[in-house]
Amino acid sequence: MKIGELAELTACSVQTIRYYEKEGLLRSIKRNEGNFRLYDTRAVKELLFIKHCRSLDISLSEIRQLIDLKNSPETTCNNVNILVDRHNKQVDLRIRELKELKKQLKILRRKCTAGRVVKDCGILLELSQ
Amino acid sequence: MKIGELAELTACSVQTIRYYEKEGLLRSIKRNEGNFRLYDTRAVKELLFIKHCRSLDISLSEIRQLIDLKNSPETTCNNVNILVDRHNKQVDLRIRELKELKKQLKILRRKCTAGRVVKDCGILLELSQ
DNA sequence: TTAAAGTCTACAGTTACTGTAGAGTCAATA
DNA sequence: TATTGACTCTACAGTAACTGTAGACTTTAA
Repeated sequence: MKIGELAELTACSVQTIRYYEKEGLLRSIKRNEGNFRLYDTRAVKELLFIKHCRSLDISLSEIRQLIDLKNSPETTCNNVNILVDRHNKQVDLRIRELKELKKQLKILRRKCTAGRVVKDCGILLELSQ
Repeated sequence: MKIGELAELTACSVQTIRYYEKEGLLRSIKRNEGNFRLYDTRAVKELLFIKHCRSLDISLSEIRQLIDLKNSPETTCNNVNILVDRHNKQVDLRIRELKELKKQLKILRRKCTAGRVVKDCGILLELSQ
């Protein structure tokens, strides 16, 4: 199949597929005489793997590591666990940061009410300190 | 004062100060004969305002809007409130997204235990579906 | 006078794409 | 068979908010 069909099958844009290939996440596959990329079902699986990882916010660099691991089926998978654990911690941290941020924004928001004028705006006064 | 002193006073890197100027958040100020930037206390306040906004994750473009508003002291400050409200909603949304993500990662993590081998790794199997 | 520290501009790199330009290819229709 | 529209190709610029680097110039202190 050509790239457009792969894109439709995986709900991934054509540009993104080419980008993943350029970044070494998808193998460069064979081309037809007109230089069009030709994919098989294995490529569909590989791309879906990438998409699945991306939906979990795993970075391209980490996905590359996972793909490398997949290609060594007999090695230990400890590194997979480590990667997921680390990722989990990052998400936790970010949630904590955002919660703190939300608290600050709430405090800020209470500083001003509708119908005021910029020079009396509690928010701007607060931000200026 | 020169840029280095401003940087120290505000805990903002020299590059970042120059970047903010380039982006129109800080006015281009006067220079000495050797073309070095010379700042006054007003610049300190302006930079601290920017830093305060950034600590609340307000984008540079939004900060530009706030600065414009500050420069029209007699206009209504409704737009400030709107901006903060919108920002608040974005933070809320992001927190919800990350919580969902965390749930997925937790499920994923349980698929594998230590001491396995890549080809039996529950995480990789799950990601390959 | 000299050397170190500070500053200048301009540009590249970061992440994960998205958008565009301009050229070439393919498939279906007239 | 010619054409036309859809598809694909490569290469490059743009996004956000910086950070890092190179190479030249200025200031300051010894």
